Amino acid sequence: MIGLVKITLPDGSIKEFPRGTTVLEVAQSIGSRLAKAALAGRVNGHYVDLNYRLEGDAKLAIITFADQAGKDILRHSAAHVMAEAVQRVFPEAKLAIGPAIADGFYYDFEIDGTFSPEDLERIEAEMKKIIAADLPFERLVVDRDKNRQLFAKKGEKYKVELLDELDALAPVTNYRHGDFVDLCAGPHVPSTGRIKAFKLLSVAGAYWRGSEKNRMLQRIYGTAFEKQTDLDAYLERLEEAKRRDHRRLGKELDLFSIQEEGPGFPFFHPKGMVLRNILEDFWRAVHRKWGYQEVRTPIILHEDLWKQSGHWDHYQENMYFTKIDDEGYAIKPMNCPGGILLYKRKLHSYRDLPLRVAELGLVHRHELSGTLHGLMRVRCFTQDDAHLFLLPTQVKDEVIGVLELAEYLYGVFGFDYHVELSTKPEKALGSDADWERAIDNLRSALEEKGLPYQVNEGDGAFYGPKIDFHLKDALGRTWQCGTIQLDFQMPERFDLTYVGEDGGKHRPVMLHRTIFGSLERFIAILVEHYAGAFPAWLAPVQAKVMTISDRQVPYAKQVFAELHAAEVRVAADLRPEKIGYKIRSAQLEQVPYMLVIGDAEVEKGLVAVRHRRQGDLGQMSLADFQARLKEEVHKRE
RNA sequence: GCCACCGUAGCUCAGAGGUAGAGCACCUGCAUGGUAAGCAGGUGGUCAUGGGUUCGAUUCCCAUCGGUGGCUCCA
Repeated sequence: MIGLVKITLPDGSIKEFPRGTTVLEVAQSIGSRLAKAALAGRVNGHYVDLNYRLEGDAKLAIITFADQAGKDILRHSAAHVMAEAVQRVFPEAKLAIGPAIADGFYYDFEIDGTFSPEDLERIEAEMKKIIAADLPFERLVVDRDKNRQLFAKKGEKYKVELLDELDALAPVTNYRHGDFVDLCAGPHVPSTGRIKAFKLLSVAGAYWRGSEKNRMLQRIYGTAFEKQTDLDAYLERLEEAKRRDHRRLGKELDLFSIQEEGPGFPFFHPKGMVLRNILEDFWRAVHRKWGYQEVRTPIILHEDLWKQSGHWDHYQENMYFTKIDDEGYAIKPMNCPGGILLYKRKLHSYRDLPLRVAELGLVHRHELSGTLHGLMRVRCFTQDDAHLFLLPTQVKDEVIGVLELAEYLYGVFGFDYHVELSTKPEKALGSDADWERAIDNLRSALEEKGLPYQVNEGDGAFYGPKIDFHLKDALGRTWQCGTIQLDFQMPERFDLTYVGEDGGKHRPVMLHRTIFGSLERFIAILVEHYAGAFPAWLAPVQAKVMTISDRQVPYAKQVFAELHAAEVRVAADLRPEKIGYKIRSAQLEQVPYMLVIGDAEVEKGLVAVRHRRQGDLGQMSLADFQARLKEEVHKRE
């Protein structure tokens, strides 16, 4: 029927409206509360403004702040408001880009000098004025050439550059609120007044287009919410994340430290070493079960090896070098060349493959000083590496095997992760055809496992493409941990062979992989994941014996000795302090169990058990306590 | 490496152009107390390092080193 359009809503219902009805009007017809909450619409998968007119049959969703898209739209609108505020305070500031990001937004500016914290306050004050004025956001379809002239006249060189790169066929749009116009695809919230709660968070330098060859711009980060209470909750969440920060907990729990004398070279304290050794023992047991052998290769090897491997040409700026008897040596940044020398020590039959060789290998890499970050990013770390030497026909199954091993190991710790597939970088060894073949191998393994993944173009290692596992820290930043790298290059460069069924020499395929990634980074993630309260199987101290008064010290020593002999990680607090004081201090150390001993326990030959979360569990025999702990450790809870 | 900010006791932080303070921790004494801080006293700092300005700097300026948040990079 002419004059009416059929609109399909997300619940599947279909309603008819006069042609030209706006998204907002549809929202109003559904309900006044929805109309009030509406920020934008999604029409046939495209996001549009609320005043978008529906000219044909369409699928429509009303977008509110509850949707991620709604958050993005509100925050992107806040970025526009901030850009105007910046130009009011700094008329000479040039605009670059200002997108919404995970929990907020940023905008990049070119200015002479930098923004100070006081500048941020002035900018916030201007933003409040713009928001109070409740200026409507207006979408303007403009002529490409005229628009180019407009921005060129204003000296907005970054906008001109962006404009020149837009799809030549797509319409060009600007968005305006008040006197401020920005090149933008939109959509936006209806008016500036919708940005009820916002805060500017920090200033940082950022290269134009992310390339260090370009000029460094000034980036202001901020965030915006629909309600002040949500903003407050978000800021509180940031504070909570700071309390979980592994650098803070590492210090408080006395796990590790980084000293001025060794930037990026961590020290592990006794308690940190307990944790680390448990992880290594566990890792070894799992790898034995999964058919791996273990080796160890030297940290320093002759530079000729690194020339042959390609690291000399492709990785030199990350490597440390030394001289021994006037010969040049390198400190290994990766374990593979050493592993390859071991492979070459003897002939291999096709019957021996797949060969899975693991190594907890200490590598040193010169990372840029500005990137160092607690245990997450260091300059020496132990990779839980392994090299798999394979028949070409074994590649997919072995990749799947590693994917399953990763799934199992991360599952033990309850980690969430996402997977990325990285393709050929600019600096790469080997032909495009080899790379295509390698990428296909990885992709088909991922698809056979049904693992969702995103593609990271150009981010592979120089010798091959890779699958990466990314885990989240307390602040939601992701860190690459596990990696699976397919390598057709090293076997070629080192002339690796196996003897085939036909008695001839053939080329194996090599798979490099880690699961933890590095012990250091993995421990950092663990600390943040558990907020320092390690489950009993990982806790550096599992139980702490504490006395009510000095009378119980001899008995407490017996309890301690018995647990110690049973290989429980036990400590004792026999100080002449009140029990509340000792408990508090054990709680702060996140010790899972406190064994309180007073006269009553001595008399009956029991211990009073307190759990760090469940509190007082009452008296029990030491044997019962041990059984309980053993069970908990066994289940890895 | 680049941009911004920061660097005072073991930790968390105050402070001021005239050569330093709190709380916790640690030590000592009193108290022997039953499930998250008992009381009192005490030890402890070349105020990151090196220059400069100044009669005088830890405080102001510069540089270096280290840290934090980003950018680039990466396990």
